[in-house]
Amino acid sequence: MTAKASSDSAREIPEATVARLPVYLRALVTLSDAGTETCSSEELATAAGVNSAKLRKDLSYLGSYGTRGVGYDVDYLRYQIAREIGVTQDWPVVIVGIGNLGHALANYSGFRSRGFRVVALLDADPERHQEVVAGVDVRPFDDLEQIVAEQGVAIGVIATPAVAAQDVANRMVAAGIRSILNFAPVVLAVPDDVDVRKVDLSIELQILAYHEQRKANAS
Amino acid sequence: MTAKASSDSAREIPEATVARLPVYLRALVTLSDAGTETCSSEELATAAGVNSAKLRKDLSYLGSYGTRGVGYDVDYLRYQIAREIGVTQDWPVVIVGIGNLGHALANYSGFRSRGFRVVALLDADPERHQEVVAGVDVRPFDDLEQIVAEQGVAIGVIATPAVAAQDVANRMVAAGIRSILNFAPVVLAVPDDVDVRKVDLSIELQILAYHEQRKANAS
DNA sequence: TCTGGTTTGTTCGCACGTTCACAAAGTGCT
DNA sequence: AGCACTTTGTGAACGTGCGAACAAACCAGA
Ligand SMILES: NC(=O)c1ccc[n+]([C@@H]2O[C@H](COP(=O)([O-])OP(=O)(O)OC[C@H]3O[C@@H](n4cnc5c(N)ncnc54)[C@H](O)[C@@H]3O)[C@@H](O)[C@H]2O)c1
Ligand SMILES: NC(=O)c1ccc[n+]([C@@H]2O[C@H](COP(=O)([O-])OP(=O)(O)OC[C@H]3O[C@@H](n4cnc5c(N)ncnc54)[C@H](O)[C@@H]3O)[C@@H](O)[C@H]2O)c1
Repeated sequence: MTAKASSDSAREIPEATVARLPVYLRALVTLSDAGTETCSSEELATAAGVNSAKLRKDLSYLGSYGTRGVGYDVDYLRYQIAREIGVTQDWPVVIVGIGNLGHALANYSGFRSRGFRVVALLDADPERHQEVVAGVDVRPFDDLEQIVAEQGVAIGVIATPAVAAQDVANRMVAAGIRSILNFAPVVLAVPDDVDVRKVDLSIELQILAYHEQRKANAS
Repeated sequence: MTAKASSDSAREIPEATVARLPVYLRALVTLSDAGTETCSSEELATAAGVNSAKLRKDLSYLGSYGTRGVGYDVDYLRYQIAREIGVTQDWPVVIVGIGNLGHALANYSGFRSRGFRVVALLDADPERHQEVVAGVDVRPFDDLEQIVAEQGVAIGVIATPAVAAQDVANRMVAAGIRSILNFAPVVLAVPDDVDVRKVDLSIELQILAYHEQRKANAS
């Protein structure tokens, strides 16, 4: 097999588009739940909060799934996007660090319906190992390798304190995890073939603060 | 006062740079805590996980705070960035929706040290109003306007279910809040002068899933 | 079948962001 | 003072992303 076209969806999708596909998917689910069968790029764009030209260009990377003069079939497009993202089946996920944030994540029911299944909750603190959160029991962090191997876990979530995050990431990578969602406020060093996405709430607030300060100064 | 130069820091800073300034600030705080007095752009860039040329260009928008042949004074640069972002004083923040996620946010001590003070926790559910979280008592959502006015709140956090989020946003805007951090998986419609930043954990996981699927297909 | 109206898919120009590469500007040693 | 060395700040090339605009494609009705 050469470098290109490993399957029917081997086109290169721009990163900016990839980041918006889940938004479109969410909008389509909402439309579908409301009983809408068809929608135009204009409607979907409004629901997703983007420009309609941008939406059409994004969708064009997946293929030509619309009908000119009509629009898009909601359920059909929804399936195509879900397939492209890879959430037609569930991905097993482990969460490490079951403190304040870890509890909230474990209790969140929204992951399930969006393509993810929390298969394990891990914590280094033995006192946590008594707990059961959302039907899943908290297990020792050292069980990581075994769980990853047994369940085929590819995605790990880090919700430990910042000082522990790099160690946890190292263990995850060694165990075979190649995608990490990191909530700890540190920059993780990982091999090139591992994807890390970070969510830093303080940074989000600081960006808001910057613009707020600008508004206040523009008096 | 004309359109430009309202103070000494009226240069236009690119949005991409604004989003990185908090990362640099965090790295500088870490370096400072470790006792480092001076650092080169290379060191700081490594700590922040970016290219050193990008770092230098970003910093050049703030002014010329380095010394050629030497590098940057950690504490001085740290102060300059904090001032530019606007976190030399604390911003009062309200959190609406004290469920799983709201509790975690309220309990998070990291906001305080990064320029934010949670002044109120609001929830529509009367049963929540018995609670005190992290020393702050949960109050009725209808107290919003009063609290915003009294405390001068400029930033609001939405951690309610998706269906309630737009209503909460409307009330926040009407109360005078112009910066919103939204955790609910919906696109909020707000006036142009209001900033909304969204944090959607399912979207982050789906982006990881997309790349993970790609890796698996590239066998 | 033809015509008018609607909406997609795509081309093109522009703006923004990133990285390279280097002159300018500093330090420290002789 | 002069020289070798280090590191910043920035100009310029390059790549990516965005949005306007429009031809191509489709539907409906006569
Ligand atoms: N709580 C929030 O709302 C919030 C907001 C922004 C950022 N964060 C970040 O998220 C992370 C978690 O925050 P939190 O409030 O839940 O903290 P927490 O202290 O409540 O929980 C951390 C958990 O991680 C566990 N842990 C520590 N070291 C570990 C290790 N090496 N391996 C496995 N588990 C380990 C601890 O036992 C604890 O249960 C922190 O990095 C924090 O900065 C949290
Ligand atoms: N928990 C998570 O880890 C997580 C992850 C991703 C996204 N989210 C999103 O964050 C939001 C909150 O999640 P959660 O798990 O904390 O939900 P939750 O149901 O535990 O809490 C929601 C809280 O909001 C309150 N509320 C409802 N309507 C309100 C209104 N109109 N005004 C004020 N308060 C109101 C409820 O009383 C409840 O206390 C949801 O939109 C969810 O999709 C949560």
